[in-house]
This record gives sequence, structure tokens and C-alpha cells, in this order.
Amino acid sequence: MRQKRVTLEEIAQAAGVSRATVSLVVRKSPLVADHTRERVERIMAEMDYVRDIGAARLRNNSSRTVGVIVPNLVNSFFTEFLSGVEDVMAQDDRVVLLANSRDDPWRQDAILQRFRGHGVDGVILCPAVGTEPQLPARIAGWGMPLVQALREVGPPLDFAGADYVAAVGLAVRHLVAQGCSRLAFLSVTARTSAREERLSGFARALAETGITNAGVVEADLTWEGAAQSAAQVLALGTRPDAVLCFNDVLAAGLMAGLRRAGCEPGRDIAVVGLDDLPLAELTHPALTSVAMDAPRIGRNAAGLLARRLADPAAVPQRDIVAPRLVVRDSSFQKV
Amino acid sequence: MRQKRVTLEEIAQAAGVSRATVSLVVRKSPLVADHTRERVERIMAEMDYVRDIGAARLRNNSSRTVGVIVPNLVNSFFTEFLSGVEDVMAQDDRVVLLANSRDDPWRQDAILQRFRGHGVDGVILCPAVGTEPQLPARIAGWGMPLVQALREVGPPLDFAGADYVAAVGLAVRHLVAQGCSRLAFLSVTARTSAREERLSGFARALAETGITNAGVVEADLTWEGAAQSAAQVLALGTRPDAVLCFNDVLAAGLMAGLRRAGCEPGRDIAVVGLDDLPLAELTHPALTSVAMDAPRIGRNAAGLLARRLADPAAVPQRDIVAPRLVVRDSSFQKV
DNA sequence: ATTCTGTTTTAGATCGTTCTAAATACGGGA
DNA sequence: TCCCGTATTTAGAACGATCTAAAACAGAAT
Repeated sequence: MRQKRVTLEEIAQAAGVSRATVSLVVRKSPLVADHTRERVERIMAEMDYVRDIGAARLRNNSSRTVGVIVPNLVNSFFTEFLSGVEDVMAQDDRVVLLANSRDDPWRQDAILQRFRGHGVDGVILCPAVGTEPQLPARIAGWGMPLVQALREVGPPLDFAGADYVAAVGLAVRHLVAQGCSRLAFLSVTARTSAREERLSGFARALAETGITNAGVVEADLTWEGAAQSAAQVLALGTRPDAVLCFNDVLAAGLMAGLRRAGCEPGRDIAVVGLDDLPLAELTHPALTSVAMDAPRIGRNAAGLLARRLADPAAVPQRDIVAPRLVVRDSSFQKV
Repeated sequence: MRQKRVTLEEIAQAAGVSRATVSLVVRKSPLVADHTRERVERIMAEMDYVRDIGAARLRNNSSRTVGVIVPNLVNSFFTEFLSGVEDVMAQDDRVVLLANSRDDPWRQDAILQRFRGHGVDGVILCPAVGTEPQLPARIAGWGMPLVQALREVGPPLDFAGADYVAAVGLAVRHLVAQGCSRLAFLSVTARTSAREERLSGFARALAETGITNAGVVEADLTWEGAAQSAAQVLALGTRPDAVLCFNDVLAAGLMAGLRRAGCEPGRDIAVVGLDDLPLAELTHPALTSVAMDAPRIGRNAAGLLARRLADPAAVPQRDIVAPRLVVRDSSFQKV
């Protein structure tokens, strides 16, 4: 039932030339004479030849395949990121092997081994929570080019991300301009570089503006978790008049929780998210957020990996996208 | 710089056995003696051996790789579906090649060729809008096992989807129970099997309940497109008191558009979505929707493909998940 | 005709695995 | 001791491409 594919040999036979010549045609080498190239190409088209990339890789060690590991396929930030990666890779005639680590370093390890077995040319990794800092070095030891994205462990290497310190700064300054003076931060339990960065951005922005830190509350990274944390937010020592959230998912959950508690977000308290997911437009009130252009980060990551593949010795590079404040209704109090 | 990998040959050398024996160990064949197996396995671990699946495929024709083609990575219905697929495939020690057709049949063709070149064992396809009905036959001609998901073209073959006819029925009956009597349907411009199924479900449900069809409006499958269609909905010959939408994204957009037009959804008019995306909880009012369990459909699709790979001659099977009505606030009028 | 260019083409080895078919080892039983 | 069956191991040929180094072929200059 399973067909066997047309091979170089068969094309060669049909065209009356050698395998090697056909191979040159496939790879668009300038060495072959025009008339031969034409004839061979015609025959390839007629016989529906498809080059076996696996076999090619065995010989020349390039599989035109890259692995992408994300911790999650539900949060649309990751899927938009993924979309950007896939986009560039497809343009470059590469294929994406996708895997979901579910934020589990153990699964992540298994995935890496699987990718290794499949001979990927390189990997784009958003490291799972709890990833050991030595991982990038270990991967390098395998001779596997690596780009980290969105999150990062270990010493600085190729990395594509967003400037969350600046993002938090934008948000804080906006809230201050709205007249807020007691800011809280809704953080997450999961320890990632993304979390540290936002927290340190928050501390710095408060210092720069001289505004009161009303406290930091932690929630599980789910809508429900955030909704439940509303009570803690309201019970903080100094009652905040604005809450900056780790991301839009938490912000949306928090708003729902606040309203349940009889506190109307956007009127009684300002709420600002980070990432500007599409859902920011759908919440009520519409959520003020800081846009990070996830697809762009994905494209950057793909670009970095391409660069690294082209020149394994290149000096490490970091591509950081700038944030953009998107003002909606959730931060308009005291109109 | 690029390391060369440890090969069977090297392991064989170190263990003082032949390549063939090591290969048997790798594949967990019962043929090897226990003491040899142990020794070889120990050495493999020590030397960090990783089997080259590409090379293996070249010989035995199974790459443990499957392609997945989705038309879109933004709509979370597709990404949840994808997540289900990836889940099962990972369990089964298979790897997912992901590609985004962007609903473009031409791109879709290019992707299929690329997958072919990579020697995927099979493909899960959600056909792009405008896909020719002969495509499944063509793919079969290549000897490439295929499962269609969510949408479908050509004669019935392996397919994983949801029962949208029933889903629409649930929604209509719910609206009728709420006292609605003039139903409109907000459809999409893109012609897919998914669209036809919902429309015919709508027609059938109206016939069964004897309710007035207030008309069908078409919108682009975007939040903005739906918002703009609100005017058309309100201008229908018979003014509808409920609108059933192609999916939640359209429903959310429509609600925004209605409110802009001074018509409060959930009070002046009922709105019901399909799919029950996470966003249904975030809209205001919270959106009544019919849940389709996208990850489950993904798992089904993966299961169907696994079955087909195991037995290429198996009779075609269709896995259809049942819908579940989730009542929220957008359909509670006349409380 | 011969030598010398430069352009095209090619035979054959090679990548790392699996398959086939056959070889070898090990225990009895005759 | 020899033979036979079962359990284990193996040599060598695949798989389909690419690489290397060399061969064949042109045309021009001698």
C-alpha cells in the first residue's frame, strides 16, 4: 500500500545522466549545463520527484528542521510567538518541530533528547519553570545551536524577548499620570526570568516616581487564581488605588474577582495588564495594557537562530522589542 | 565546532559486540541475552548515545514524525486543538511538525510538499478555505496517511470534529426556552465545511422548533468584522431578539458592535456563541456558548492517525465530540 | 595532431541505521 | 562423540542523498 518514493537514481536513469548530476540540479548548482538542467528539471516535475531531506541530512548534516519548545499552548502570548517563529521558518523553507514542555523541566529534557534524535539544526527554547541554569551549556555541549526566548536561564547568550522593565515603567508612569498613588503588583508563583524582570521593573519605577508600594500579591497563573487573589489585594496594609498585573490573563481574572468583591475596576481601582493580548479588548472594562508584539519576538527568535546556524561562532546577540502602552478603560478612574 | 554524534558502531566497539547487536538493544528486541543487553545499555548511557531517527527511517521507513497543518494560530480554538494533538503524539514518542496554512490553499500545497520531503509518517490537516475536494485523494496517491480535522473536504474519510449541528440545536432550544422567537445567525464569509454544517444545523433547528428565521448576516472572521456587522443585524427585516454566532470571536465582536449601536446584549438582545473559548468568560456580559472541547478533538485526531498508521487498510472512522451548552449572562434576557 | 585550457559529468565512498540470511554458541539426547 | 534444536550474534547489503576526486568533453592554441 505504502508507495516507494521516486529517487535520484530513477530520475538519473530517465534523463540519461548520473545521480550526481541530478543531485547538482536539485541543489541548483551552477555547474550543470543549461540544457541538461532543463531536461532534468522537466523530468523531475513529470515524475513528481520529492527530495528526501532525511537522506540528505545524513550526508551533509543539515536537516532544515528546528525545534521549538514552549511551556504552554493555551496562553495566546505563546501561540502568537509561535506563529511568528513558524512564519519566518516557513519563508526560509525550514520546518518547525513543536513541543509543549508544560513548564516541566523533566518533560523538557525528554523533548530535547527527542529533538536531538531527530537531528534538528537548532532549538528555540522558552525554558520551563525550574530549568537548571546549566541547561544552555549542556545543550551547547551537544553541538546544538540554541536561542532562548521570552524567558532565559544561565549566562547571557542568544536571546529574543521584550523589555519588561521598560514596559512596567510605562504602565507605572501612566497610572501616576492618572492620579494613582498607591500601587500594588499582582505577580505569579512560578519563578521565571520574566517574573524577576517585571518585579525589578516595578521596584525601579516606584523608586523613580516616588510612589508608594502598596504590596505584591502572588497568584497562580490562571484566570481563577487571579480572581481569588482579589481579596488579598483589597486586604493589603495600604489599600492600593491601582494594580499592575504580571500579564493580561491575571488582570482579567483580577477584575472579575474585584467586581465579585464589590469593587468596580476602572472606577474604584485601576487595573493594568501586560502583553496586550486580544482579550484585553474584550474584558469589561476594556483593559489598559502594555503591548509586547509577541509575533515579532517570535520572528526575532527565528532570525537569531538562522544567524547562529549560518555562523556558529557569531558573538551572542540579544533582540529586545520595545513596549507600547495601550490605554483603554480599566485605568481611567476619576475621569 | 559542530560535534559528530556517537554512533552504533562506536558503542559496538566499546562493548565488544557488533553493530547489529547494539541495534537490537536499541530497539528492545527480545533476541539479545540479558547480560549483553545490560552491558550495552550501560555503555550507551555512559557515552550519551542518541539514536539517529533520520538514519533509521531511511532504512525502515518510519520517522515517528507527523505533520499538522492548521489555518491559523491566533484563534485559540486551533491552538487548543493543536495542544491536544501534541499531547497524544508526545506520549506516543512522536514529534509534531507544525505549519500554518493561513487559509491559503497554495501555501497549504507547499507545506504538504515540504512535509513529504521530510518523510512524515502522516498528516493531520484542517483544510484551508478553498481547498480542492480532490486533495485527500491526491495525498493518498502519495501514500501519505491523512486525517482531516475540524473541517473536511472530499468524500468521508478519517475525520475528527465536533457535532455542530447538535451544538446549534442546543443553542437554539436554549434561546427558545428563554423566550426568544426571532433568531438571526451571524455567519462567516469563508466557505468551509464548518460553516455549512452550522448553517444547516440552524435551518434544521428552526424547522424543529418552528421559530422565525430573522435572517443570516455574514461577517469577516475577525473581531472588527463582527462589530461592524452589528448594524446589519439590527437592520434585518424582522428585528431579531437573539443572534446565534458562528463562533465566540464573532459573538464577542458582535456584542461590542451592538453596544456601540445602543443595544445592550443580554438585555435588549440575546447573543450566543459557539466553541466556548476561554474568552467567553471575559466578555461583558459573559457569553453563553456551546463548548466543543477542542483539545479533545485534537486528541481524537491524533488517535485516528495512530490507528491509521498501525493499519493503513482500516476502514475510515469519524470521531465526533458532543457539544455541551454553557449558559452565562448574554442569553439571560427578561429575567 | 597534440597539448592545454575550462567546463560538465561521473564513479564510488560515505552518512548511521536496519534488514536478511547465515553463522556461531550452547545444551542435551542418542 | 556427534548431531540437532534453540538461543544469540553477526557480516554485509540496503536506504537515498551528497561529497570527493577524477574523468570526459569541448574548443582554442600550438
